[in-house]
Amino acid sequence: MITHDNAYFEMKDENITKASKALKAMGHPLRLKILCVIGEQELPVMDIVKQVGTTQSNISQHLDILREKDIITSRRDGSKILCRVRDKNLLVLMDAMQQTFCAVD
Amino acid sequence: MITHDNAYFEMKDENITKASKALKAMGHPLRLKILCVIGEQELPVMDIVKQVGTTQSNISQHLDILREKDIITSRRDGSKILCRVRDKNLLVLMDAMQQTFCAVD
DNA sequence: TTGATACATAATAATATTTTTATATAGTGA
DNA sequence: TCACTATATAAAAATATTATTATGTATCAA
Repeated sequence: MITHDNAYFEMKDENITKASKALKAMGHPLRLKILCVIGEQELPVMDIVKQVGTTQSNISQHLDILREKDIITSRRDGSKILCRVRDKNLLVLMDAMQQTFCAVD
Repeated sequence: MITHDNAYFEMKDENITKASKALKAMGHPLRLKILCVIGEQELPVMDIVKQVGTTQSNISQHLDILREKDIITSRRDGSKILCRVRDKNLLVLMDAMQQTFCAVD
């Protein structure tokens, strides 16, 4: 449940650090698009490449960044690497972003 | 109401751009801390400087960035400039972040 | 074992961000 | 006006990020 009754947001510096790293990782148009494309699925890298639309190398490097920051995980399945968003909470966050930035108003 | 029944997140490129800019703006530890410190309040720059803890110049430049990206607004009140978070939705987003990154589990 | 597909890595050049230091401007009260 | 407080701006150095190009490695199927 999301509640908020303080005037300010209490966050320990440690959490500020964690959160800002995650936001930074999501704060790049290609990486955000990657996350949107993956959503709740588990997708091979090449599918991501095709849907996002840049070079395979570029996607691979951005996936690395998302992995380093613990935003996504991946596992090998045969010749493919399947990627998915690590944390259900991040999907919630993305929902909130959709509400915020894709407002229908 | 937040709902999510697609496997992926549909976001127009235009919204991806907007959202990633906002995330990028929030994705710096000092700027995120600034936002947490402000919260729902309206705070003079010097209060922010004191609570965040870096130079006045540095804060001023980060505030500029937050203003440029439409994350905060500010108005003059006598000799002070009062800052606040522009959009209620952003506070919701910050709540979601708090849930995500400050999990009590 | 060869060739094809899927993905990763390295190096580098271009560009952007961040912090610092110094200085400028605006308001306020004496 | 003067000194003081609050805030902004400029310039430069340090550092980080990004895209590109080329190449490397793993898997698979024939």
